[in-house]
Amino acid sequence: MCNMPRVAAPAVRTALVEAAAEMLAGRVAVTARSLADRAGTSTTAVYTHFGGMPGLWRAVRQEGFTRLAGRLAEVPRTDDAVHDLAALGAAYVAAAHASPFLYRAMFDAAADLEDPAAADASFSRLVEAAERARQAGRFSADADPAAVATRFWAAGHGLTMLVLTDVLPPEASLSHGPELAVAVCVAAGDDLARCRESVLRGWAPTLPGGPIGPPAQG
Amino acid sequence: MCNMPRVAAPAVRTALVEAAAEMLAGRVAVTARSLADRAGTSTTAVYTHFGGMPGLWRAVRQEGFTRLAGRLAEVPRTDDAVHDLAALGAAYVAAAHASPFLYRAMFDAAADLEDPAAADASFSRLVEAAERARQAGRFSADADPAAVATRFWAAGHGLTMLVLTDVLPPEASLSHGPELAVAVCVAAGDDLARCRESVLRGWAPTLPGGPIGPPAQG
DNA sequence: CATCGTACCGTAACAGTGTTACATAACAAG
DNA sequence: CTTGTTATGTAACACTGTTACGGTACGATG
Repeated sequence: MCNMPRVAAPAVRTALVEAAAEMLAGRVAVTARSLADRAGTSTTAVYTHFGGMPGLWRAVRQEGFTRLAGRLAEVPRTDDAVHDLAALGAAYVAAAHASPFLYRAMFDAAADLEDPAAADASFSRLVEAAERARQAGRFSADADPAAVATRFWAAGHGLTMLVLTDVLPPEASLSHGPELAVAVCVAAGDDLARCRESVLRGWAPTLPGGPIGPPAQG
Repeated sequence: MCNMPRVAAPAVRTALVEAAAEMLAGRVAVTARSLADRAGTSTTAVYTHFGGMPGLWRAVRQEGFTRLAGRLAEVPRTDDAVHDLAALGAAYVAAAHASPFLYRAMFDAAADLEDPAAADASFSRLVEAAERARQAGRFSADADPAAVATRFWAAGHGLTMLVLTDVLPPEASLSHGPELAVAVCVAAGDDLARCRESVLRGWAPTLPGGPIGPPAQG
């Protein structure tokens, strides 16, 4: 008797999340029906796999944070921790600008994730870089790495959100991002001139007009 | 012949905006029907006065920025421009925490306002304070007041948004707000010790556990 | 004061949304 | 193959924003 039921096909789940991310990137409204059409299934699949549209959005946010964590994981660790901190900030801003609608959806309810591991991993990379900067003597001994990372993140998030909502022009990310990074790091104890040099090198791969400006959306 | 029509009653318009703000504060969903019920009219009024729900949201955002400008206008100008800048930041954060849902609605599409004067006025107060700090020798001569004000705002906005979306705990506003203010002002050229003193005095009215924590919502 | 024209306002309908009951089909176990 | 369990598709539900239609209040005109 005790038969195991038909196994849930995980392909449908990933197809739905992928379709949602694509539609988000294409500025097309993500409704249950249009999503089901694009994913090649029916609206019921949304309920069997996510329990409803809110559950789908949670999965989309989760996917967004996972992708972000992947981007940040690619940023290498060097001897200059302040450079690394700036490079992480640049990669963060670049990821947000590469998928602006996904980024906005992520922070619509960022606190509501079923698995915060990806978000924690991203933040931990900031904390780790701040900790290394402290141990290297760049930051003052009583500078709490978690606090510095939080301020670094808050400043970058605010600048990013103001740009993505068209309150500030796109250039603002490049003109104010490094300056804010320098401000937070110098406040943490770093030497101004040395900090400037590290931060500018950390932002360098992004600066040449890199992956920020283009019309790639999502 | 050429008769002037019945004059549009502005009372209905304000009643609708007020009702929307109240419902936003009460965490109750703002739909065309529930809004009309609460305002004592019908859904049609939304279309005659705002052209539709998006128009209503624009009016609500406009009202939010007007209230914010009023709050900032109450912040006095003193001899210490850095103190004033910090006080403006504290008032800004306090206003956001006093009406969190209104603040989030404001920045859902902050760039889409029919009259940006209120938003410009708020930002101009920051620029003016930065300009006075520069003229007083607190900021370096080549520090662009508008750029400093933008960074100040971006940092405060990011911190505020992360708190309002429950990503950071409520205490984060008080623990990181002043620190970010100091970071931006010192980066603009101010002396660290002097800046700390000015900023802490500027935040003082908010610090005692003031209007940040309470359950007043909106 | 009577009249008229304007445009606000309320009712009822429309299209579209998320959601769910039901029947069907697909799969794993005995 | 039979059986039990569950994913799926269809069609309906309640709700949303929106709009056509009459009724009505209002101000200007004669």
